[in-house]
Amino acid sequence: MTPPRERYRDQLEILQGTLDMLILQTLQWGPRHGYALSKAIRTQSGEILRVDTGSLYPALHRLERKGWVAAEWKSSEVGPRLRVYHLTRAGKKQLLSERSRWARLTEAVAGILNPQKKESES
Amino acid sequence: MTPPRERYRDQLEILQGTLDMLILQTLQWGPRHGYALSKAIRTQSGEILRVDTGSLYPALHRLERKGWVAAEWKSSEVGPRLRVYHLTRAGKKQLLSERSRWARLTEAVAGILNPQKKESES
DNA sequence: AGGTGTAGGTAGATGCCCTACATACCAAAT
DNA sequence: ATTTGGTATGTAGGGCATCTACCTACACCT
Repeated sequence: MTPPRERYRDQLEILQGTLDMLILQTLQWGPRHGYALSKAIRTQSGEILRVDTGSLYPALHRLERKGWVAAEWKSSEVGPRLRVYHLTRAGKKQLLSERSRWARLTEAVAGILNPQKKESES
Repeated sequence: MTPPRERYRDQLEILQGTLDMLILQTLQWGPRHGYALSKAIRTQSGEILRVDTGSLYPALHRLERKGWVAAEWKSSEVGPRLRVYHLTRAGKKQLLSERSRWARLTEAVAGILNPQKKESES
């Protein structure tokens, strides 16, 4: 048994290229550590968007490398250590840019999905 | 000089995973050949979504392999030969499925981008 | 003869996201 | 007491869609 790698990518949970924006946006509400971030995204999206750890942590490292987030270790006296991320100034700018790209693209896709044939009737 | 592969993927034109849906949707208006398809998508999206041939033709072959579109060669007496694609029954079903996934995901993303904090006020 | 637009196509690279696995700590259940 | 389960961070390897860059071929115009 144990179907080997069945059903990969039939239905991706997250649209490729949007995870960074989701993380940046969530961090704008305030600093958070990775695990809390993933739960926030899951909750705020109504349990639709589920971020796997194998996507989350590489994404955070990526964002850190690009200077859009910064992080500090916080060794809480109870429980495992936390790495708390916060938006940088560049990150806020990037978030705006990605939001506008998202708006542009979803509008464009909507233009395909629900076309209106008339160019008159402003 | 000749900067080797500069600026790849700073801003993708098309969200990964949506091209198939765009093609299927466009084919629902009627059979088209590849090149016309790419122009239709470009036009209908207000010049936002630009489909490169290196994405388009592999996508069409992919869709054909999956049985969502079918095609015939049409050797027009004037100009180069055309490969005209049309939606299959399975393709129409697939289109509905991808549209619903798109709606679900964009709603979820909107939930992140524009959150409302109250759960009262049904 | 060369340029432009139409039309179809491939090769190679990039890199995001996924599955699967690993570690470590802690609390509660058996 | 040990096992389960939740929290928390992480890596390894793979799939695959899209992009850049290139190719052929035909027709028309200059």
